[in-house]
Amino acid sequence: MNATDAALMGKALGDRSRVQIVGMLANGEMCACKLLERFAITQPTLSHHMKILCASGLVAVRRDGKWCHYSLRRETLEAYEAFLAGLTQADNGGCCDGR
Amino acid sequence: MNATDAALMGKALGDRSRVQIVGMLANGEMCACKLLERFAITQPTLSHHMKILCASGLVAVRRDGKWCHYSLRRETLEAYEAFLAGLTQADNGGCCDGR
DNA sequence: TTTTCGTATTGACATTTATCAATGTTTGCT
DNA sequence: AGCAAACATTGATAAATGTCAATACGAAAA
Repeated sequence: MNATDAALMGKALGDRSRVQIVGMLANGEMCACKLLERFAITQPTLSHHMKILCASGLVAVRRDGKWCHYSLRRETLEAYEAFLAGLTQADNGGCCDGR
Repeated sequence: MNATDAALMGKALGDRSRVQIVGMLANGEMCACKLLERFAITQPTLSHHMKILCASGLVAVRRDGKWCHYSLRRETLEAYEAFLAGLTQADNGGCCDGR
């Protein structure tokens, strides 16, 4: 992961609702309608957030008939955590692209 | 740290230049003029980024005469890492506010 | 006391973002 | 076929964001 990818992760996690959605998905797969019940947002807005989370690689979708089951992709979140941990190291090279 | 704070961290780290700045500061204090040398942005833009990083708590400033020395606040970054690690846990409560 | 240097602020602008209402699409049921 | 449910897409709008040129501010130097 480089600085560009990390910035995309930051953007994906730069919204309160999306942070909460990621937290909920840590408990297991959840369909959009269940997620929607827990937020004071409309269905199109949730759909928009899910699109961003999927595009970032933080969330995966499994379609089952009419339902969309979303799940957390821990690998991606852990990769971002690892990147941040590496940033703290003094030997990160100053610039984190191209590594 | 709750979801609202985490979203602010995400926003602060949601820009490529700011991610790179944080990486550079991991090597130690750096003054604004040194940072400016390494980016293709103007001085006001850098100043704007530094303001956001300071407001987020990720960076501290030390003023010395005309110079501003910026440094990484590892505690803040580590608190964010800890929050993300906690999100991965299934027992995070679904919603991460109020913890 | 001017002048210069390092940094911050202001104002402007284009782009992105979050949000909703309305509509479209696909699937399952009757 | 017709209808309802789950989700996506479109279009619109207000707010936030990144960026720069111009200007202001504070400290040091001349």
